[in-house]
Amino acid sequence: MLINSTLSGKKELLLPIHNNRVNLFVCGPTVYDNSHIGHARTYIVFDVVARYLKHKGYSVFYLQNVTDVDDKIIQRATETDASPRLLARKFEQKYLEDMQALGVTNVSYYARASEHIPEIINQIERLIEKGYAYETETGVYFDESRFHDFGKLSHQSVEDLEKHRIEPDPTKRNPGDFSLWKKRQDGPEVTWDSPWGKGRPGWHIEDTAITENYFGAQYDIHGGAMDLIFPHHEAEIAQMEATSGKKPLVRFWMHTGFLNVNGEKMSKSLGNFTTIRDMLKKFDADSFRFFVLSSHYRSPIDFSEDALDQSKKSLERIRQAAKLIEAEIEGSPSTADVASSEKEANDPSILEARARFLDSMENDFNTPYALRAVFEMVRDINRRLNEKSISRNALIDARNLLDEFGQILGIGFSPATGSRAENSEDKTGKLIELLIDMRQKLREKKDWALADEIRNRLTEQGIVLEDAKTGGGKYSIR
RNA sequence: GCCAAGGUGGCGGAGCGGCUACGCAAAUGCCUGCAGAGCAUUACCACUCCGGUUCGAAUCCGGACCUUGGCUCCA
Repeated sequence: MLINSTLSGKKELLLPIHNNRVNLFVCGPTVYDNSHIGHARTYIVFDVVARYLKHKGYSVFYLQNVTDVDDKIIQRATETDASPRLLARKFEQKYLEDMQALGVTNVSYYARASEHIPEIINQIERLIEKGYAYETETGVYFDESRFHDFGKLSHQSVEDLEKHRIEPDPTKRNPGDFSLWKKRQDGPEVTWDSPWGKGRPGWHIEDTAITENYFGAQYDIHGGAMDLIFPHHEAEIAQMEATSGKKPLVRFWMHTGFLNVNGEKMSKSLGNFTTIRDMLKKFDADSFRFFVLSSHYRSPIDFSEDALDQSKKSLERIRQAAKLIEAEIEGSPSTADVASSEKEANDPSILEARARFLDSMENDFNTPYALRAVFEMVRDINRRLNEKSISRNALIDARNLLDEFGQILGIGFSPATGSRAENSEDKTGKLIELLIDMRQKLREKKDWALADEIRNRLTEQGIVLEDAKTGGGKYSIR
């Protein structure tokens, strides 16, 4: 399959370093606050990347770091008079809950920075030995002038990078040198002993220490959002390629586009963010996943409630078709053709839908194009259901295919809500069903006046009835 | 200033040399006691601008313009 590489700017063929194994690393959160839906976009995208690679038969190890030692955590802890460690744990827990709620379930291992301090120190020592890093009164820095590939990922020259907005630490040799170890003591929980005295790691070093520990000096895919290209990922390349002498650090750098609001990047510093929790109060996770996957992962997307509403409706279309398919399968009792349903799918239209979907995913995870295949299949099935020109076998194949698609995208396409059986757990549900049954008897007697009155008065109570042809029907509580 | 990503129908959003997606919204029809929901069909021939290459360009090559982002906090 083809994956776009930020390094080359081109799509390249995925050939894993270790046979069938794909090592995937994605930059995780800095746990000092609730995550917002911009983060959610990135993590949903890489969840689908992992799902698809697994579906292809690769053994995927998906590693994610958790930055639990950081200036912002310390700052927030100081402001709120909290312990930095407990603050980090609290937001890490909330992050994991958010991911669970979004169906982001394919991370194999979360690695905390604070639990990899020995690996970090070890890597810094090797960088100093090789002459790529030096110590000053304030810390240990990477000497950018020694690493000639610096800037290759962000396509900038070292001279371009001389410009800076933040006043550099005066002890550094070059303004572009970045911190590996900070000689700071901000409290016992965020201070460790090192050959350079007490302190804590710089921002970039944890990722390469962690990936080297689990993957070695080189691995297959590194993901993150575009804002990490510089300086973060550039620094990772410098650190690891300098340490190991092996290039490239990763085969594929994959970067997701931003989630914008009114054309502006959503970010904590701008204050225009919606947390995942708040979003999920208004929309279900599947609608949000659908919204995210409706655009290509590298394109910017503009978040709005209208856009989410539209995604919800689009998803409903697929689910509605799944309902019709299911009802038709249930409704047509097993006949002679059931025996042959064991066979592989052979309906040409369904085979084509599957091929198109998978081809789209093969081409740099083109989920919008893959969704097109889903819609085209849905329309075709609907039409044939109307014409009663589809076999039970084909319907079963279609159902299975929708399940397969749903599995890859992490979206439930199968009908799940609002059925009478599910709502009949409680007494209210039973009472409503009783009314529906009574009303159905009235309808059979063609007592439309009374039947309509029952429906209207239930609607007033927020209970919306949807009659079905055969009677019964469904209801939903608003 | 340098680097990057974009600019496509009413809206969202693919395509990236010919077959001009897909979805939402719209119109018509079907279904229905009615309503809702649903389904089908149809219409919409759109690609920021200016040059060029080509039999043919949204797509390739020049050159503008605009938007957003990065340039040591960021998914």
